[in-house]
Amino acid sequence: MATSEEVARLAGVSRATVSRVLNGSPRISEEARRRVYEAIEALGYEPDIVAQSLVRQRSRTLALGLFDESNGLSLTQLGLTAHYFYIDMLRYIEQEAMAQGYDLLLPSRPKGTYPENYIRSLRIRRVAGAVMLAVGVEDPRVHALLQAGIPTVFLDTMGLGSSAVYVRSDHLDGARQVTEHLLSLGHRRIAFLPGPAGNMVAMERLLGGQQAMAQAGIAVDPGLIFSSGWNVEEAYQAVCHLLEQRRDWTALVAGSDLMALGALRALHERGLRVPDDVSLTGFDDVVLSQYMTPPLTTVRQDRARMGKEAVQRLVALIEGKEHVAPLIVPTQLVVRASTAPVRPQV
Amino acid sequence: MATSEEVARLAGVSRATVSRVLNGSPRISEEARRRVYEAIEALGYEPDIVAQSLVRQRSRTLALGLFDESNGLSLTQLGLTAHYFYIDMLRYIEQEAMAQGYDLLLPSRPKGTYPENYIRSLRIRRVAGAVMLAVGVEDPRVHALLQAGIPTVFLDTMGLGSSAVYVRSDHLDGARQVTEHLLSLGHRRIAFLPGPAGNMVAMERLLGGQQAMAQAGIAVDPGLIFSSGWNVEEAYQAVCHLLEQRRDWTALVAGSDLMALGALRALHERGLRVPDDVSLTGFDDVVLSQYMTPPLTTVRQDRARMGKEAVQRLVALIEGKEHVAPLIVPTQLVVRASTAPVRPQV
DNA sequence: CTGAAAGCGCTTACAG
DNA sequence: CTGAAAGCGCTTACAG
Repeated sequence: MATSEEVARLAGVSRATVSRVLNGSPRISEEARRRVYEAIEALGYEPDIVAQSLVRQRSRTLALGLFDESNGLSLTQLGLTAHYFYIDMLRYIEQEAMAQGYDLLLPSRPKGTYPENYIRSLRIRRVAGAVMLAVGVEDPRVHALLQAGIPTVFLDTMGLGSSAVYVRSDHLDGARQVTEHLLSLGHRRIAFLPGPAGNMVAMERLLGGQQAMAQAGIAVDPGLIFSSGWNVEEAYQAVCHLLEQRRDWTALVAGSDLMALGALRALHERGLRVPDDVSLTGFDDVVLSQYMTPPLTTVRQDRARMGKEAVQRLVALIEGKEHVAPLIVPTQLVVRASTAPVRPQV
Repeated sequence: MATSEEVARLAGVSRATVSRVLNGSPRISEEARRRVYEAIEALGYEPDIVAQSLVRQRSRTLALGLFDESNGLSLTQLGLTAHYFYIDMLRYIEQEAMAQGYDLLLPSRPKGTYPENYIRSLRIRRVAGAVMLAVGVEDPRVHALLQAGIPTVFLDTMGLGSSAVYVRSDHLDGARQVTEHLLSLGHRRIAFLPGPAGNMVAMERLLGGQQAMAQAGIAVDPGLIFSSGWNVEEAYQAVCHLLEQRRDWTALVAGSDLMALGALRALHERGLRVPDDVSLTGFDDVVLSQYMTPPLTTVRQDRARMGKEAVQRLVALIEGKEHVAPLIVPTQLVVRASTAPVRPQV
């Protein structure tokens, strides 16, 4: 690997000049610029990123913090069905990071006491900022990041501070839309499986459903609200449980597409047909939802916009911009074949 | 952030001594060691990783190269159904990388001519090595990495050199197992949908099936071999196509679980029931396969072992070990409900 | 066993 | 406009 020293020598200038040319310094003679570029070309030179990071006191690297650390490593959780939605968002984060010239880093897990060491691990790597995806508000990193003043963008989590913003979907409105859709099909006795109890996102998705029901003058039956983890398995079991207790409902609003998949299996096992006997809806619009049998009616989250805007906001924070505003991204109902008009009472 | 300078001052020693203590140098007095550790503790010191990387001429970072660059960025492809299998393997790669104290890096995409710039981008970041997952042999990075002598481990791709090894599944044997299973159920007219034409892995999976058939004294009908991309959609279409032409087969061996999902949909649309009318098998054993309707008979790849051994081998290469051997990991048949004895001829 | 010094490859005031 | 020098925070021969 050539160094700036060699480039300077070949171009007949100093290392300072080479550096200035590369960093777009204003006062450089055309002659010098030309010679430097020729030398760079001839030597195939590219500045050492590590050396740059050291002297600039900051790398062009964004730390990726995915999911709750308490539940294990980042990528580890990517494989959990509970997180399928985020797999797809990562691509947009990567895309925009690349566009802005930032590397993405999964820092080796720090040992020892948690929040302090996490911050320190980012500091000693000189990361420019952090993208936190689907970490719970109670995750110790949230507070630590806000406190440390490390530029951070939170996805879904509502972290906010002088150096942090969030980007999230309008979960409530999405839930309202899908519930209104069911109401318009004549469903009145609707069961809800919004997600984990106490989880903010699950709560909003439930609330949206309740609002739609209220607007139609219908009260949600508390006995038809079940909570479970975000994954297939727990949703499956929750629906099995529900089915053992009651069958007097005609539609089920699941908190995610993968939960709907679990529900689908439970319904299927009991000989209930979707949408003939029960209408079923999901949330997220993961790729798979159109390959379920039947294809799933769901709510699309605009991952592309979320990922892109998240990185753009993070870069703004890194560059010291003020008043970087959080963003709520609209959601959209996607009607497929898992919902149908309620059957006339027999 | 405290520096080694401050630690040295507080401990009353030189920076050299601080460094030696931290790097486990043999000849250090107990007294010095103790004082240094006290100072480290008091200041919450941890060495600057960037500075270390610069002076050591190598970072503790592994570059992650996922999938074919020609088709876009890395994480971008993670969301493609064709790659669902790898999502799960990443976790084991991460796990072992962390265990060995390495960060994982997704380098910002280099612009310009391809193979040279890719190598350069790794060099200027001083990455210690590279994990290449599911890149095609024709991917320009493969040859460039081998040539450049950067420690590399290839997953699936059979890259091999003085500084590179590979780890892959025994695809052939897996395909043989699953085909033998179908044969033992009485199936004789078996259709194969192994994957993309010309793809090495797809070829092995087909070959395994053919071998099993041959051993049973049955020739594979060339008209029952169809190729398609690894994703749900293309598999779906290939099977639609197949169904339009012929229905004289009783089992379908798909090249992956997601392809089986596409097949399932095609079969379902034509009113064919699995496994009553057609037995169907997949490959990979992704999480979802047990949630398909019916749960899928498939071949399990040992991702845990693959990911772990891959990183261990890479670290061995980085540390200059010689004779690091490639690894073929055994595969295993997993029987679920999508296969059944062939129905007596009507 | 330990310190002073050099050096990793850059950038950036400071002069001129 | 441009160069010499200092410095980013470490590590590692070289002496002693």
